[in-house]
Amino acid sequence: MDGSRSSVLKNSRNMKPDVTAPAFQPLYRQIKNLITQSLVTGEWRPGDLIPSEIELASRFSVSQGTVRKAIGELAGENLLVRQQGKGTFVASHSEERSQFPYLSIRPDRGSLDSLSATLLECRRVKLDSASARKLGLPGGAGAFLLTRTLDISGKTAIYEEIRLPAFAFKHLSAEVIERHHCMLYSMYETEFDLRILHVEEQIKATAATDALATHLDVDSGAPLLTIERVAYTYADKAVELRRSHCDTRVHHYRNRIV
Amino acid sequence: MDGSRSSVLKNSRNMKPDVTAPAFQPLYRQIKNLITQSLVTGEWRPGDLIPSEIELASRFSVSQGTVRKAIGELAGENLLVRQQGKGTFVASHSEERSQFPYLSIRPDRGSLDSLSATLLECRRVKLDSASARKLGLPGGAGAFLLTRTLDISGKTAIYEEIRLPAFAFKHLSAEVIERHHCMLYSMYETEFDLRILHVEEQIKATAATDALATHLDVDSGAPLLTIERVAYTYADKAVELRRSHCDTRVHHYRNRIV
DNA sequence: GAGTGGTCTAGACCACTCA
DNA sequence: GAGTGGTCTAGACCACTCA
Repeated sequence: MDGSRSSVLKNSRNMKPDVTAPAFQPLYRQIKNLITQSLVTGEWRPGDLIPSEIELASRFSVSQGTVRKAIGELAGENLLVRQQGKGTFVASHSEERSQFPYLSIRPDRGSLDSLSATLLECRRVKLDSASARKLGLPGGAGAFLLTRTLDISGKTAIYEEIRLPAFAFKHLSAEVIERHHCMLYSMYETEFDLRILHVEEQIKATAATDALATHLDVDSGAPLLTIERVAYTYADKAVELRRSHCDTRVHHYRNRIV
Repeated sequence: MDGSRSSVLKNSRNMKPDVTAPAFQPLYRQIKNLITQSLVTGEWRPGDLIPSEIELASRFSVSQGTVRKAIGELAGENLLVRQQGKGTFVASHSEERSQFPYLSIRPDRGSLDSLSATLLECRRVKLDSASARKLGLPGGAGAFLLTRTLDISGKTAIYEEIRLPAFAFKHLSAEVIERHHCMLYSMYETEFDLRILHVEEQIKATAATDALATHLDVDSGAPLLTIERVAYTYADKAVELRRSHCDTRVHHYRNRIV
C-alpha cells in the first residue's frame, strides 16, 4: 500500500473552507456515509442483502477492516443487521420479532403476549400549526388521521391518534392498514418505503376526558398516561405524530436507562 | 506468532462440562472480563486512569487491537471513558456534566437549568417483603429511607422516597447527604464505593393522595406521574429502590428509543 | 467446499495532550 | 518530544451457513 487515503474519497473542498467543519474525517466515516447514501436512495431496501465486506472493500479501495468499522457503526444504529455466515442485511421492521417495535407498555404481571389493534377511523384532515411544525410542514398541510385502540390480554389499554403527512402516504386507506393487521411501522416500510429509525416521546399524567373514559372503560377524570411521540426516518426527518393514552391500572411504561 | 490463544487465558473447565455454556468465547471477551474484574474489586476506582492499551496488551500477551476491542465494549457500556491523547479512565458520576444523571423529567419549555433538592427525612426502617425481594435481601432487612423533593426552575415538581440497604450504606446520615448537595449517585460512589450503572423504571399515572397533593401543591386526586426505579451496580445487583411522584402540568418525562 | 461475517496479529502512522 | 488513544492495512485463520 502507498498509504494514500484518497482513492475514491477525496473530500471536496470549498474555496472558503468552513472553519466550523470537523478538522478530520476518518476513512471509515466516509465509507459509512457512502453506505448510508445507498440506504437513503433506496438502492438497498429493507430486508435486502448488501454486498459482502470483501466486495465493498474492493469497490471502495479500502481494507476489509475499514468497511467493517463503517458497517459496525451502522449496525450499532440499527440500520444494518449482520449475520455471521450469511451476510449483512438492511434492517427491517417486517422481520423483527415484535409486531410493535417501539411499544413500551407492559402488563404489570406476565409478559406482553396477546396484543391486538382495532382501527376506529382513517380520514383526511388538515394539520393544525403545531403538528405541522413538528413535521416540518406548512400549517394546514394535508394529513391522514388514524385513531385506534390496542388491547393487551383482551383488555383495551391504549387509545391513540396518529397523524401522517399526506404527501408521503398517498394511497393510505383503512383497507391498506387492515391488510397489514395494524402493524404500522412494517406497513410504512413495505407500502410507503419509509423506515422508522427512532422515536422521541414526552410522557405526562393526565385526567381522562369523557370520550377517553368511554374508550378505555375508566372513570371520567381517572389518571391516564399520555405519550406524545414523534417518529423519525433517515436524516432525523419527522414522519409520524402519535398521541397515546394508556390506562395504567394493570399496565406500566417500562424504560431502561444505561 | 504461533497462533496459540492460551497464554494466560486458558478457560478452566469442570470435569463435567456445562453443555449450556457458549461454545466459543473470543479472546477479547476474556480480556474484557479480566478488566471488569479489576473494576468490580476496586483495583481501579471511578475517576482512575487505567493502564494504557499497549501496557495491557503486553500484560495479557495479546495485541493492542484485542485490548482495544475489549475496552471498546466497556466504553460502550459506560464503564470506561476513553480520551485520545490522555488515556482511558474509569467512568464516574462525579465527573459527569449532569448532577442528576438518570433524571428524565424536563420542563415543557426551556431547558433543565435550575434544579435543587431538599432532603426531608433520612431514617432507618425495616424493608417490607416486596422491597426486600427487589434488593435480593430477606424480608425485614434494615434499610435507610430517604424522602426529598426536587425543585425545577423554583417550582416543586417531584417528591420521592428512596430505599437503600443498610449493610451497604453503613455511615449514611442526613449530614453526609447534605455534604454532597443531594447528588446521590455521586455520593454513593465516593462515600460507599458503589457505582450505579443502569436503572430500570416502571411508570404509571396515579391520583395524588392528600399527602402528595400537599407536597407538590396540586389538588388531591390530581394526576401524577409515578416512577418506580430499581438502580443496579456491577453484575446487575440492585442497590437502590426509588419511587418518584411528578407533577407533569408543566414538565414531562422524555424518552428516546432507537 | 465455497462464501460470509468474526477474531486476531504486527506494524505503520495519525490526532491529540501535556510538559 | 514522549505518550496516549484512533485509524488503517494485509494477511491469517475461525465460526457459521448453505448447498
